[in-house]
Amino acid sequence: MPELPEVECIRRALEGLLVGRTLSLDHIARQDIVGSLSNPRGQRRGPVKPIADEQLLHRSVVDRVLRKGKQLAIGSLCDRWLIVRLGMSGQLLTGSAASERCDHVHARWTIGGGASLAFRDARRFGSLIPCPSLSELEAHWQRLGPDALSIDPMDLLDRLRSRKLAVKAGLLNQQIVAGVGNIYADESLFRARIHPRTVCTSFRHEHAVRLAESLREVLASAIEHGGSTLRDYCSPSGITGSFRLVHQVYGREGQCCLICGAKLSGARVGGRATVWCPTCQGRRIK
DNA sequence: CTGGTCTCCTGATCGC
DNA sequence: TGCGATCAGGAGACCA
Repeated sequence: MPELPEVECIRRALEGLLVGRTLSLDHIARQDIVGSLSNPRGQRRGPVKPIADEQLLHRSVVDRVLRKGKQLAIGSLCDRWLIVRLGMSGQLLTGSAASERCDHVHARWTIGGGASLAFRDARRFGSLIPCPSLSELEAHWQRLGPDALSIDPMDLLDRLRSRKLAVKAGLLNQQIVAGVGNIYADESLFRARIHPRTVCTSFRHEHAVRLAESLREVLASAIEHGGSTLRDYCSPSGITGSFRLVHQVYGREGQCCLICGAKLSGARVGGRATVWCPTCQGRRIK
């Protein structure tokens, strides 16, 4: 379940491994994981259109690796881009991690004639999206909200306050703020001492300040720890992240709050399993 | 337009 | 030990 910190760790690793190297597409095992800008999830039913190898960076020299929210984009010198969305279980693997795993590998490249790069995704919620230029990429990413790592409190307030939904659901909406998934939504709300069911319309400036700051702290800390590994996530070289060890609420329903000792509550909010501290995160917004 | 629910997909886990 | 049921979750589809 890669969220912003995990994707940022992958981006940094890929940047070091790929920039200046030429990719050669070895094979695509499943065409249906390839999407388009107008249909990001790909052709999941019906006949699949074949994709030109060049659109998947075949014989392209990698120039940059960018990220916005949970999306990655690998850019080539000739301004061809490949957006990678990892979904639930997607991985980009390199080196021995790439060559050792064969199951669920949907696409594979060779890096500069040597090492291997593999896109692996057991649950197939992820996709690869060819993009013809940086300007098209920027237009596509414009539809996402600001990146959660650097969102401005006033911007966050503006985006949330018009919505009549639980703040937890708001954080999970990538058009409001990009990069937050279930883990970091719960963690940042806990740190900001805001109840996940707080209706966004009741937000005031101070709450947005607290939430934006908590998002930044939680996400930056997770990046430093190499991300959270629950099941599938690992870095391109196959290393798992350690942030799970410092989760304060996620996955801890029924256990004691690490701040006040109260028993952590759990319920579904915004359609997702949610955990919070009934004492630290009061029902009424403070 | 908005917000809630359904759906896709497979591996891990649980109860029997 | 084996097996079916259940759950997890990103995000588009769909509906009231």
